[in-house]
Amino acid sequence: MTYQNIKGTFDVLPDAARDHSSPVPSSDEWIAAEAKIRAVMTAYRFGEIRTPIIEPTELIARGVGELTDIVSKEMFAFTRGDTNYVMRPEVTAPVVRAYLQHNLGQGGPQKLYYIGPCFRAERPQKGRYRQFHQFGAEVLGAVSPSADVEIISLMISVYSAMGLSDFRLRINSLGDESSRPAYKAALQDYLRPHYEKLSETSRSRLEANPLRILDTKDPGEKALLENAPRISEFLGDESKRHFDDVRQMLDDLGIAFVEDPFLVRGLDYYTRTAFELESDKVGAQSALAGGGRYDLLATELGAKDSVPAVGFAAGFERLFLALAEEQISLSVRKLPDLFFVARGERAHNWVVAHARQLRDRGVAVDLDLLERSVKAQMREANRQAARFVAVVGEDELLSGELVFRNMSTGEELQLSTDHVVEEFCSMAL
RNA sequence: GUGACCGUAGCUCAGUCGGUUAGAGCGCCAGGUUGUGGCCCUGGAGGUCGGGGGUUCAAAUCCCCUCGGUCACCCCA
Repeated sequence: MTYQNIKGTFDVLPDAARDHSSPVPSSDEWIAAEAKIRAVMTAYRFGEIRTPIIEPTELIARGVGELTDIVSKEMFAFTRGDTNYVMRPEVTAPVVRAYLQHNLGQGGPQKLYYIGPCFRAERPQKGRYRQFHQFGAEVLGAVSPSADVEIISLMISVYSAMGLSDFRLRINSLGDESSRPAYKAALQDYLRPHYEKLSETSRSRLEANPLRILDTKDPGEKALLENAPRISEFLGDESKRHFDDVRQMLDDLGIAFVEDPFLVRGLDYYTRTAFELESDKVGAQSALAGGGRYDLLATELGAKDSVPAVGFAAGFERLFLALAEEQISLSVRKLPDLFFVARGERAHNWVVAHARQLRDRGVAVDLDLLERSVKAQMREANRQAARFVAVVGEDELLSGELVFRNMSTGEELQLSTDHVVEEFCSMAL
């Protein structure tokens, strides 16, 4: 073993080369998944944005939040000269950066989607990698609850388009600047008397970021939180109406959801609507996708005017786990239309030239590159499940007739060497 | 970052109490068929037993370290 991929990363191989015992899907499956995602995004009229993999560390630190786990301990960051770079751990902050940088707000609300890798220095486990892959969408410049619903609807549509049904939408409202401070204080007041019962991490969060305590998995803390004040009781009129509207519209669309007053998200920038799509069949990482509204992020990043925005992010690795659980295969295996078997150098030259002509017309043609025996070439054609095989040797070049065998039926037919390209195209395409 | 379990051929795995030449199935290559796939038969290639150190007459096997993998915690996609 010379070198191998870095911990928490993986190679994506074509279906034919893939080790089928590996949990990593083939590139054919990735391509198929991405195509389905793009089709849904396009139908919802979202346009693709591609931002760099590396961003200024400051952008992520400010945008995602210094106190988050992502920024405090999971960034792949480095310095060159006097610039600090980070491998992006998520894409929302970069999208907002691009929106502000290019003044995209001038053109009205922007509907953007992205597909690409992200990086977090966590210990890998099922459904979690150090280089992982996200797709997501953002609506920027729209305050209306319709934008929240547009995003949630889009997200659900993607999973439905995949053929998935075993998931659950959880939603909550985290309030806004007017309601959150009061709720924070109330929660702190409630928890302080129970300080002794709190875990170490929860204790440190009590003052810095008490909302994060809400999503604890600790049974004792969960029980304690049962009687804690609920944020819904603290929502201002506007946030309350916003949340009501979102729920009403989801109902109208027939999108099922459950309210979860303990749903908070680990990133600092969320306000009002927060949601998560979860599956209970993908191991400990049950969150397939998540998102919410983040009306404060743009100003946090230095914008003069606030930019109301809402979005979701989803993990490819978890999507594939869910697909495997529901035994859904996306990949459409592309088989060769024709395998040319060549015998001898003159025949090989003929085959190379005619394979090229066919390929230029979109026919999938393969041929032997190892100067193997006819038998070995036939075996290769069979292995690849080629639809047709034609053997080309001196005899065929002299007679001007080629035999094309249908490999599944065994039927054979003759085509003239002078017109193979046209005739095969009309037959096979 | 913490914990548990696991590293033997390309893949899945066997290998007894430490014992002399490390095996099987699948896959791959070749031949049986001097130019015809799948099935069958025969043969072949392929291993620093993850790496390093130690104990021992002797280590895949025991001990230490290290690297890697898996799952979980934390947290998130």
